Amino acid sequence: MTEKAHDKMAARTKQLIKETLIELIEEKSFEGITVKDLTVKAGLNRGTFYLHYRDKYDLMVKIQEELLQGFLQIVLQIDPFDVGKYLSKNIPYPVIVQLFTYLKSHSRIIKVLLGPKGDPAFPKKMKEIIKTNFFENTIKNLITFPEEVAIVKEYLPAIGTSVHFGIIEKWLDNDMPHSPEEMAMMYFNIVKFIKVQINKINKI
Amino acid sequence: MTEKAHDKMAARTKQLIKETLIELIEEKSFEGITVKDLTVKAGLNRGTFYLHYRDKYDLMVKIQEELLQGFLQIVLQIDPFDVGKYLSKNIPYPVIVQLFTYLKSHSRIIKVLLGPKGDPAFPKKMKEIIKTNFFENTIKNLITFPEEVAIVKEYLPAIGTSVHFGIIEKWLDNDMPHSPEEMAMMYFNIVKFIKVQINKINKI
DNA sequence: TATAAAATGAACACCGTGTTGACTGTTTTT
DNA sequence: AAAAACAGTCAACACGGTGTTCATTTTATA
Repeated sequence: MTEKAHDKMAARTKQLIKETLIELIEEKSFEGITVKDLTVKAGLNRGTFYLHYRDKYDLMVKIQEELLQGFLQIVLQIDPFDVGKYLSKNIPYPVIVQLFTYLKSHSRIIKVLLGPKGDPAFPKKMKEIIKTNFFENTIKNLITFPEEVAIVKEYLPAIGTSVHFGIIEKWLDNDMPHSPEEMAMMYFNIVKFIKVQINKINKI
Repeated sequence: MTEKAHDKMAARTKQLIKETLIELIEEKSFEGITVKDLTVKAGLNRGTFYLHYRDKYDLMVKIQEELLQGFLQIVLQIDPFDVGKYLSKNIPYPVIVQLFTYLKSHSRIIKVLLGPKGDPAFPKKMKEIIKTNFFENTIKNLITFPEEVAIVKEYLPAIGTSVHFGIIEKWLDNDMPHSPEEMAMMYFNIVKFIKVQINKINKI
């Protein structure tokens, strides 16, 4: 298979381009980066870039897709039943640990994308995944608000998602001072705390 | 005063430039907009733009500063004492109503700035104002978490800010189906709900 | 109507873009 | 060992937006 050798060569170049972009984006904003900058830093010919990507936006899209795909794959493993099981056992749910581990291992690029010089579409995409695949399978079923705060119900997914996202964002911002296990436990503690309160309320 | 007349002329042009940017940014991403686009659409000479702004980023900064200044001015009026007072009276706190009214009246540009084609630095700035001037004066004093969830405490400001921000974001996203008064009441209901639960917890 | 500042219009050099075509390098197949 | 196949290189190209300039025209008041 002749192709394979060349594929690997191309794959290495692509990887180099991706990594160089990440390095550059830590220095200046994505918009301030030119294809010229990138190829000079990578030690590649500018033409080589166009062999693999249409433009810098195409490259950015590919990087994000890879990242979000990995994120989604983990989140999809969340099982509402298991959540309850581990919750009662008081040990961190492995999938959530895996989630924080994944975020940590890709923290450089994620921090940049979520940061002030990042891509505003990226947090939106992350939130969307969190909303439809994370929030729905964890906290959502545990919360029932009293009727008198009816409007709140409508805003619950948005609030829930925002909280999930806020925790992740803060953790990354602070350069992940806690381990994925600790984060998973903290997350559970929050869920539990809310659950306990809801139960107390409902009993009265 | 001869100057004043010209100042007004310049002010009108500046306003025109700002409004045209907002219109354009609703069509395509900020980065995709050129000064040429903007001035053509505004019916101005390209040179005129440079008479008032250094480049399009300078224009963007000025627009955001104006917006955040107005937001901050309202948030600064929040008085923790009044919050408690209105909370017990069960009527919406006027400052919070004013806040939602302000957001509504500038919703077009705010939505764009918070959107996927917006400026990632903008939500960060809004959250910062919310955290140091909104959260600190409202919910914060009402929440005391039990010791066993110590780490949670560290994340409380981030979570609180997320809740505030999430509500605002969702409301704007949905094109503000509820009035500022309703939103203020909903906000209070959430605060109350949390407070009630915290009190119950602490009594046990 | 005189005047002072704002807005215009045209020209300018500059720089990054994306594309092209001829080339060089590397790896595997025959 | 030669050649096939494709990655990467290099230089050149037209294109388009940038930011600046300067002379000229328009605008709004005193």
